[in-house]
Amino acid sequence: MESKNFFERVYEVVRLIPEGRVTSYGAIAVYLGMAKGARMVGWAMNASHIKGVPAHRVVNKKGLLTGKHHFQGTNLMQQLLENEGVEIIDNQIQQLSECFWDPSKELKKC
DNA sequence: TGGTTGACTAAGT
DNA sequence: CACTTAGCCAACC
Repeated sequence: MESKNFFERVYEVVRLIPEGRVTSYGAIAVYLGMAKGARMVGWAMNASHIKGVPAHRVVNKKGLLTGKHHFQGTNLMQQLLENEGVEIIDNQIQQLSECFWDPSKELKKC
């Protein structure tokens, strides 16, 4: 399981994000054992669209859609999240505290 | 082999 | 409150 590459692990965690929920690059990094590797997570997302990973559910710690420019269109990322019931204003998630999904807490068991 | 990069984060100015 | 600096680590050239 841990024999996979770093990218594969990131994709696996992102795929586990439920609809209508979001997480941060840092949270994924911590879950992967790299608390300071948030940038690696974001960087891995560059190829995430090729893997079919819902990268739109991954935002920065402030709930800001920093990676929206990497999606097709101008606000595809925002529309995808809004379609899942997440309210976004000015590229920022409003109910971040309610929608936030921390893999370290949700997946810590087992 | 080694320097650059990057969808981050925290702290400083 | 907005911008800058620094730390971080794996992949890329």
